[in-house]
Amino acid sequence: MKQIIENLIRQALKNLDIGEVNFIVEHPEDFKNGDYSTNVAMVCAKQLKMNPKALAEKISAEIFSAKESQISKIEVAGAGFINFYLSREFFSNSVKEVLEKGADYGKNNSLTGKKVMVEYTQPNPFKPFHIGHLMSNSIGESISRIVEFSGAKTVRANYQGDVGPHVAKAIYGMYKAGPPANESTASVSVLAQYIGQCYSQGSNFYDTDEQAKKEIDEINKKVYNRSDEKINQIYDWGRKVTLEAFEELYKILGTKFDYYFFESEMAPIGEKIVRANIPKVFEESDGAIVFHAEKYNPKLHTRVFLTSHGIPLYETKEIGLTTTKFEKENPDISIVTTAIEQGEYMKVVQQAIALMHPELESRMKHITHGMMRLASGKMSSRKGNVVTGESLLRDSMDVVLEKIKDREFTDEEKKKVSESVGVAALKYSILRSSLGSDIIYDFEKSISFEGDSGPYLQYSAMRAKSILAKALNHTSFNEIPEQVSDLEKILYRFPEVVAHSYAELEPHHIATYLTSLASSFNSFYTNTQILNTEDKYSHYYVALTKAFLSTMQNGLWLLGITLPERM
RNA sequence: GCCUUUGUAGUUCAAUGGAUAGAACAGAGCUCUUCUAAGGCUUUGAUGUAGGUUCGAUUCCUACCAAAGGCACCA
Repeated sequence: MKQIIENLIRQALKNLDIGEVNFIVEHPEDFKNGDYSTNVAMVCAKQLKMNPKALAEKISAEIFSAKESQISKIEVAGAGFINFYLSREFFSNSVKEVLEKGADYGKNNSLTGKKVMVEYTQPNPFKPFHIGHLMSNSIGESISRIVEFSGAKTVRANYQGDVGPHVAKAIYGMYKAGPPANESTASVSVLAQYIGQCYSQGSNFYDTDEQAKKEIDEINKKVYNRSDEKINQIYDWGRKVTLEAFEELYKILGTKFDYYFFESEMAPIGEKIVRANIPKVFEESDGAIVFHAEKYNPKLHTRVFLTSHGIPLYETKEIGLTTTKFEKENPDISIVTTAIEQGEYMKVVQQAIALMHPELESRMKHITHGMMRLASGKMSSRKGNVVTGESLLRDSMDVVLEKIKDREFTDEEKKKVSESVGVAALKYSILRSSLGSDIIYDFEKSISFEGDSGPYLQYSAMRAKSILAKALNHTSFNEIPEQVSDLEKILYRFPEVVAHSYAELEPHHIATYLTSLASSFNSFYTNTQILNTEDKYSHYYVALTKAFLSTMQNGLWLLGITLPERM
């Protein structure tokens, strides 16, 4: 529709002998200013030195003569806006379209035939799954799905640090703490928690105890060259347990990865590449191998790739990783999602890669998100532990469980509902804001589940669902009310929102849209008795409800949120 | 010091250079003998500061102030 209007405007300009101009067509904030509006007259008026309002009248008259039945009214308003009002026919057709397309409604083919690899989550074995991982996972999963809706084949990748000082610290901590209680019966989640605590203790020792520091450095070397049988055993066990615990979380979160990359595998690959590019790209400095990125871009800085002892650093592993990705899958676009802390160094790494492979430069995209901070400085979870991503998730699910404890659901149903709603609450609070800034997470607010929240979206979909369950014989509609509802005026915009979200790689546009969609449905729901056999429009209302539910489901899917059976 | 990101109601967030800056929460007041009140309706309240570009700036530019992150062997 937007394109139809743009074409109408271009044709009108041509007829009036006005040259090419950059105008925009957008949705006015307020429905009373029409469904679409354009600033074309104001832009042209500047170039032609004419009164914008008079010009707007001229252009709109020209457009009006060529308009089609989908547009009912064209009006000049304000400083020279031309507002388009769509016809009743357009809206009822769009409801039909939503119903016909079903799960495909909102898709576009801007990336058809392309392959996009998205890397996200990146937790480290032996360390807890913290809040940053939760953010990266929610964002990366949503980006993956938005890309998929744009027609691309999505390849999901995870990158995990299975070697390095943090592993040695955890192993040292495990030596000190002794084996976990009930090792044979405890769940992987509990065992992973034990390992996480050992890591944090080992880390404390490392910072405060000289002797421990030496021992940990020693363990680190032994982990690398696998020279100590005892350490190998602990390492293999710990790696397996934490990875399994992560996998449990991915299942709850709704992520299924196609690739798991490990730092231990990427290090040698990266090291080989770095060494092969001395001195073309990398140089020696104080015994270390560094890259002087500021030579190519004054805003970048020098970073060390190999230490003076010849040990590959994160930068080198990243080079190995990127190269491997392109070798294995050769994606058209490679997207990496990480926290903002990685932003600067990633630019340096990409600059180095661009020197070696100029053709890859435009295909690498790095999305950074802010950090999640907890409101009111509460750093311990409801059970008194340090707040991790996992504890946040489980607390959120517990709150839902508490809320539905009096419902007549079976225990199995309650568990499912609490997972779905708990995850929705958390994901929505991450995905509702744009990626740049830090997120202040207020646990109490996010679990109130009112207003601007994931459960609000689920709840309104639930209401639609329960109506539809009772409306089996409403299959088609003949009578259509003359008055167009706000719900219809929002419904048809979904595909535009998806496209916009992809263009900016910003999932929050979807979240914002769904909230206004849900809000207009809830108003409609309150003001209209949908199932009323006396009302000749009832069939249309049911169709509208169906279209709403279908759109909401597609939108929630894009956010990585599921719909529970009941709530 | 240099670089990056971010400053919008009391709070948490929106707003491809456009119209009266939208929501939600909190505050004040309504609303279930009707399809799920985790809902709906009414109401109070905001663009860090100072300049500049523009018919028009929350948005672009400059300076300043404030917050977060990065800047040589952590990831």
